[in-house]
Amino acid sequence: MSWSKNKREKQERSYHHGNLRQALIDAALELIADKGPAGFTFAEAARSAGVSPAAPYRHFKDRDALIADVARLGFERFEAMLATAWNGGNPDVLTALQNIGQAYLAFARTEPAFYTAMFESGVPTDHGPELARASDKAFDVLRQGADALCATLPAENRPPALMISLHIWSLAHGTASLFARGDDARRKIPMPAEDLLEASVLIYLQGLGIGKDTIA
Amino acid sequence: MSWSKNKREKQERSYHHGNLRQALIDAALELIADKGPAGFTFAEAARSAGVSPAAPYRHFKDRDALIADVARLGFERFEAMLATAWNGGNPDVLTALQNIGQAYLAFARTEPAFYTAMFESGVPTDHGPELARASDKAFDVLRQGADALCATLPAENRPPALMISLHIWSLAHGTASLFARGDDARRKIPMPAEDLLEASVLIYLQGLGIGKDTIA
DNA sequence: TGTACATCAGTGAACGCGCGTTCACTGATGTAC
DNA sequence: TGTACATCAGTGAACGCGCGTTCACTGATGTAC
Repeated sequence: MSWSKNKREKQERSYHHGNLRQALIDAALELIADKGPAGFTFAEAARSAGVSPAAPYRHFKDRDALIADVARLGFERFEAMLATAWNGGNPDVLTALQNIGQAYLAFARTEPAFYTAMFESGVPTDHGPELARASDKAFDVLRQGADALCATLPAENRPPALMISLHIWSLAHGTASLFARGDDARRKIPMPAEDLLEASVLIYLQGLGIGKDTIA
Repeated sequence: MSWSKNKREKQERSYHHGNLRQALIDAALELIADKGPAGFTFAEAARSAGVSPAAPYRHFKDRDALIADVARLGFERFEAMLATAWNGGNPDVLTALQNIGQAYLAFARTEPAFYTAMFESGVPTDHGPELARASDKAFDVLRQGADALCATLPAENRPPALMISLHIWSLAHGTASLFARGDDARRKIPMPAEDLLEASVLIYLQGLGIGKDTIA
């Protein structure tokens, strides 16, 4: 979270912090990245932001509310990355779909703290309506990709688009969680996770009857 | 962990507990299941086992050592389940491979605490040589399945068996982590995770050029 | 078979620590007139 | 433009609590002879 330090340097603390909410979120991300979700404490986040331990209560109901907010922001960021990768299905559906997969891995790699907060913090997805909505919106991008893909398939005998989207989600999520995450839990394998996912998606699509050559 | 309570009831505590090590592990699993890995404390595990807070130190160096041991036991159990499912590749390779996938889901579903300790506790896989070995052995079952599968493929143009095993691992792990886990983090979808995985593996295998009909 | 002794697996009291949370408070900021 | 006042976003001291860990100890068990 590079901007957090800048913020902190730029503004030599007066009585009012000015952007404490954001500073606490940045602190939480750093702590989660360092020690996992268990290692994050409200008190240390306050300390790291340079305020008294009571100050965070002006912005978050409690510890869980902060983590849930981090998760929500993570999903929003995630959605933006996936949407950019999808790029409206350009240059073509298959490439765009592969790009979504790569974006999934890139997110897990570059934002391990967000990723952990979103998927492994113990905060259930339905913690609040905002969190649930943010999560849903992110996966709508995948769903959109599956819809577009489905449209290129012959109507008879094609699986439902929902199922295809969940398949790709599972594949990307499994690959990211096991082999691409940017923290200590990443398992070492003798090939880039990116190549692994690309190949598996390719094989999966082939199984659906789609080859690179099918669509020009 | 049904046997833990039986144990506790059967033996009315004397000065020596008799099976404290196991009791602590059971307690850890219950606490993890209830509140996630963060919610587990050494002290509460001791309390739950009915011993003084100093007693656990006779069996585990510290808190992390206990969690690591839980993870190790989890992998051993996991391996046993996968191996049983694989069943030496019987009745046929494709069915046996699907069975491995279903066993993966069944484990995530019935043993969420083990699953969490193994994959999301923050204890790195290389915490100790025993943990690493247990983890490797579990995934050797998958690797074995991929090898057998690969042997049925025409030699030209087939992907390496290692890659195939990692693909299936990713697919099963993603499906399990997102949709089949037995705790609050499970996402609700309008179909059984088991069906979802079976279909995706089927499509993937089709992409490799294997149909149910290919092998009699 | 009985006894002496070593070892093992517990006790329980104590410690320092950092946590989450509360409280009455106060400095800074924004707004109405 | 200046002033009075309401509101906001912090302070800092205090609290009770449970944690991990240590220590000298002791009851129970196993073993040698």
